[in-house]
Amino acid sequence: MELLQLHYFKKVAELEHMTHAAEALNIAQPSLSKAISRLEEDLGVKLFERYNRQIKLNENGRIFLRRVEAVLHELREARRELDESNQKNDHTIRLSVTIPRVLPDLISGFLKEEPQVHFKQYVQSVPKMTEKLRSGELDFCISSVPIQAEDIKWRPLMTEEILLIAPPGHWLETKSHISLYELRDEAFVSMNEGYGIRNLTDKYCQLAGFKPHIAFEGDEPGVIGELVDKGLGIAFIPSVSLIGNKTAHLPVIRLQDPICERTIGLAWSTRRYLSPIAEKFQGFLSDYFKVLEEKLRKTVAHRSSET
DNA sequence: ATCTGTTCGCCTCTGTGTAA
DNA sequence: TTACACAGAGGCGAACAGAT
Repeated sequence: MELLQLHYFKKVAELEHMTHAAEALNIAQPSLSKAISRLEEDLGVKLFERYNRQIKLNENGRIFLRRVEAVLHELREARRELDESNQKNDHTIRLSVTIPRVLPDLISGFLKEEPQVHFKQYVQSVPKMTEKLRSGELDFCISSVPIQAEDIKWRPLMTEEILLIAPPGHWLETKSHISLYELRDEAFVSMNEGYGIRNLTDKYCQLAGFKPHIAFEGDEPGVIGELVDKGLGIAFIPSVSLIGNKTAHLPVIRLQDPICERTIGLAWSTRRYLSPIAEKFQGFLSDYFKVLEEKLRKTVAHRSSET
């Protein structure tokens, strides 16, 4: 069995079309047909069902494909590891985050220690993140939603409080704490459904016994504070949103019954080789978020006591 | 007529065994 | 270690069969 045959098989399995696969592989179609036949002969089983002019991957083919993908993945990782140990890589860390607000401080902090590192940041949905972690297109994801999938490890980095902001002059302005249920008749400004923070706060409201009345929803976290400021409604915000000055003048109220929190975590693929620099970044993240968690706790205590 | 997969015949290249 | 013969895989174009 040849490595080349495995590459050919993978392409045919993907496209389920001999001619298209041959074009993609830049070889003549009969060569590909023969290579697949030889592979099947070698394995002693058919990997494809032939119906008239179509070929379809059969159960044997699906089983074999899973193994072939794992083998080819291992080989790619082996090459990466060798390149790394021979200093051929450019120290790139590919990162996706659901909380971009922390990025400038986080990255500049790490670059002070490791100036040769190059970061690539991507904005992605959690399902896309999972897919890209698995394929090796991403090294890490920092997400506020646990990523649970085979071969993916998700480790909590920090837990932060979810708070309430209200327009100046709102009756909540004088409160430092409020029970969630007392907000049942309020109008909310919120992120669209599907965003982690929205799903989480909907769940908390449901636990408190009501469905929030959403007066405005959007997909731009940066404008939530401004909309609240204009009096469109109140809004749930994670503590980390207190970083920056867009909400600096707005009353901040802490929630109770239940206490609302969310956990930020780091996800990576356990099947992939982590370069020494990536491992160092992992350690840096743990320390960074430990410090940030403490800083946010103090900021929340200070801001809520101002009301 | 066109499209698609297989088979055939041929050439080239590579790996392996053997002799010098 | 080198040179040579051989087998087998990979490549191609041509031809074929069968479906649309």
